[in-house]
Amino acid sequence: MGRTPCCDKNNGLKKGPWTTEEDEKLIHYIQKHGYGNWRTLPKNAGLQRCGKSCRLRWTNYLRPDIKRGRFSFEEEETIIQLHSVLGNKWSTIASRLPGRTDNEIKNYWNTNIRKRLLRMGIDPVTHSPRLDLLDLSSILCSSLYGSSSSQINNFQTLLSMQQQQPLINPELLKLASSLFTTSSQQQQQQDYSNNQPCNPQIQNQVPPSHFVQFQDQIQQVPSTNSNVCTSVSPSFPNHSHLFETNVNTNPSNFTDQSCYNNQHSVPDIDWLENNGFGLSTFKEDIDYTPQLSNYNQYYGSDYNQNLMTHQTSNQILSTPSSSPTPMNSNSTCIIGSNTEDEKESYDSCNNRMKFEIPLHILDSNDFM
DNA sequence: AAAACTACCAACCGCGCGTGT
DNA sequence: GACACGCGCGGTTGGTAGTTT
Repeated sequence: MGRTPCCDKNNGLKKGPWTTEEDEKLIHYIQKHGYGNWRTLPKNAGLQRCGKSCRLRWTNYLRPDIKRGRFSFEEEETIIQLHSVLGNKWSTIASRLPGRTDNEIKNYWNTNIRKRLLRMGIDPVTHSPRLDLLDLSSILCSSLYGSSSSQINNFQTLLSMQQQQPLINPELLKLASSLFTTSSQQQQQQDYSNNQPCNPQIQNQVPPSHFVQFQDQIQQVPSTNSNVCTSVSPSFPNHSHLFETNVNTNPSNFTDQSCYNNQHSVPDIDWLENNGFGLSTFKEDIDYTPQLSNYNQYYGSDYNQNLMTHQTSNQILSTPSSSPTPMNSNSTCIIGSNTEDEKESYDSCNNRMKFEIPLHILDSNDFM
């Protein structure tokens, strides 16, 4: 037996855009009686609408606390960060943005942010670079099935060329370099992956607990290929190119699996907050500070200017350049020569990876 | 000026979950 | 446990406004 429809399609109920009169009726009724029991509400309010339509109209448009107008810089930033963790959990994202509805955020994502990411060559679902835009197939194969010396040499040549004259999106190159990890690291990662949800999208939504745990593992594994070390944080493999990750938290704090949302296998923000890991705390402990270079691509130079003005603001989530902390080596990448320099400080390591974004790879639309 | 195209967003639809019986 | 119901969520559609050709 199927579900009974919320509203009979043949009983003359009105559909389509709401009129001012209908809006007024709905507002007046809710102000007087409150909302609840949406099924009977339209009849009581004298509306020829189904309850579902009334609820939607109220929650998405008529509610007094609805915020109208363009999304602010902070709001957009929050949406991107939350989406990278939660995926299409629009209602959850909306709950973190006062005055914004899930529908509004969803629309904004689909019409603005998503397209911008696509233009940048970033998969808006996984937040990872779209490798189909770059011929890295051989690199990927070698990373997965073992690298031949010639392949390594070719890749090193590519890196060398890139340093002299940037040819491709440095973030894509960074990802490629990260895939050039040693087999032992691959094995470690494989072992780790076996404990992850099967859904690759869900894998991108693993809470930081796994990240911290794996950090501990990987620190113990010396790279046999000294030219290239991994920069991909295992638990956020597809986000590390967007957010430098400073981990200062106690790993044990995140090992409780109850931090997952049972329904969706994503981090449960309520759980995090109830256990002292609200997003604000999150920001303090784990700094998902997007790399400036990435946001250069997101928003152009104005964005960086914007970042500077937000450095001191007290926001729920991290602002891209708000972290004065040097980047942690665990999430950064060393690409350089075979010299003792490889052992130099994290800062030097970071500097090597901080390519200036060549203007020719930026879409002018990214500045819009 | 008009047609074609694009962007935006309100609204609809189907499904799944929680709850009560 | 099975079923009915109410509700909310996420994906999609369709209308409209703006822009380009």
